[in-house]
Amino acid sequence: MRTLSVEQAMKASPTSDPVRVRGWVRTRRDSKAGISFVAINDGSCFDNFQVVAPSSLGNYEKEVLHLTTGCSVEAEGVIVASQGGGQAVEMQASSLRVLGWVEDPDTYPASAKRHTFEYLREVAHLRVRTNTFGAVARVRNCLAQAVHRFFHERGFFWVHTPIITASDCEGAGEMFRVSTLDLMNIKKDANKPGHADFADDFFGKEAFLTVSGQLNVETYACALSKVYTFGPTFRAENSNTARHLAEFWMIEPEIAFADLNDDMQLAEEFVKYTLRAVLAERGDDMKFFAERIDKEAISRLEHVVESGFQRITYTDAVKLLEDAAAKGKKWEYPVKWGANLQAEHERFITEEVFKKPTIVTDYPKDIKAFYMRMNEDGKTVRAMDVLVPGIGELIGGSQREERLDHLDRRLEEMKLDKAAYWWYRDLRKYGTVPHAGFGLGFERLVLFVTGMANIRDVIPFPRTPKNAAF
RNA sequence: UCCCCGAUAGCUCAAUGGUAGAGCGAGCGGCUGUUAACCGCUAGGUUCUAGGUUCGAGUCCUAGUCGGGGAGCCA
Repeated sequence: MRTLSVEQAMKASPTSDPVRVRGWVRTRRDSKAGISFVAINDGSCFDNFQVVAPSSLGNYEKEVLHLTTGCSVEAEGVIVASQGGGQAVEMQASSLRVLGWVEDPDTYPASAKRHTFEYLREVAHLRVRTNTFGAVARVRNCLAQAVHRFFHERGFFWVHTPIITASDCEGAGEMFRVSTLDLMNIKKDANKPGHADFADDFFGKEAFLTVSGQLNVETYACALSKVYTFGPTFRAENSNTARHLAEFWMIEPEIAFADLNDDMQLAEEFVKYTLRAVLAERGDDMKFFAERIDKEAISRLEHVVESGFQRITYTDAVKLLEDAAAKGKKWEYPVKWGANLQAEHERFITEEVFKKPTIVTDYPKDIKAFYMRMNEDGKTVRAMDVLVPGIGELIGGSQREERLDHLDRRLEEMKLDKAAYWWYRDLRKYGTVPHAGFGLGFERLVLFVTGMANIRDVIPFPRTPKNAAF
């Protein structure tokens, strides 16, 4: 007997050959005409498959009539055209075996009623059985597959940059320490009072979880030309927002022989490609998001795919914001050249002015990282942020400073230890090339695509300050 | 980390300082090729934790924990 996934069964044509379907019960409806309708779902697609269980089944009274949401079952029977209106086909069951009961239906956390996402986070091991989290999981997978396909089709190589890093040159972000030292009994460094002696630690020096694979992947770009990373990233920042995680997945392409324009074009093509993939492959889940989560879930993606990304320099963006203020727009934070754009400013630009993803370029050097390429004006750098409606910053990228003398000047200005960057500086000594890249927070892409409101609900087991459950 | 708000039945929420309720879910029954099913009955509570005020605290005060909204940091 063939075993079909729910997805396959939904698409099967009526046949006289019995088949087998397995899954978890979503709902059971009884008819005194002597049948029960059992909707089962195995996660293979959004929809449930209707199994029609006649009272002639040997276990009908004892088992079928007691099935509740969450029970696991194995049904066998023929696929027939459905007499009801909710589905094209259904199974006329000749057997419905219960694999696992729900011990106490009264307290089953994912019962057949509406639950808040906040509550479901507390039962993250079961929330994926709900419509919403099943859909998120499938869309997330679709996006991840599309990421690799996009790069593979364009000749990029996936580079596995390290998770653990002993280099202290990854920049500003707070890092998680990786250590095997006994925290109850720390040996102090004789030469640095108040500091631990890391000579005895596993790596013989301080080590951390990576906050970015960029510096490492630049080395591969300067040999393989087109590369990207896609892996977990860690930030120990005490960020408590719907857009931040302590552990998240980041995609970081890096291209050699390329400038910021190439970088922006790559970013735009990349985002559009992944959106197209979701629209093409996950229509069932996207329909659900549009109906229940965010009315514009589908139309927003179609709009982005069809229209270009807006491009504007930081300087022009500041002018635009100042003009808006002159026309009566009230800013909680004043707009001033040289200062970071506030969330309210970014939202205004992307949600109210352009109403589409917007790339802001050429930021003042003092609010950006040391490795970004200096412009001719000596004041701005070749940086870009891709801002999207509803999310804010989806992508941050730049053309990298490939000129050693310029790079050294920036390291000195920012009081960074040049020696620590010896291998990064080597790239500029030995056959340096213009290159560029960006970082995209994968969960923010999932947020944007699904219309979900909180980043904790688009990753299976979110890690945030004070929360590493499951 | 800062500002604001919240925590009561399995879940979502009510309850003037004075006997803690409803809807959903669950159990039982009725009805029906059902599909957010519908109708009836039943069960279900350490009101987040620790102190305090009061004759009396779910309600007021203090501290803490956790959650939400906004901000910062960023992806």
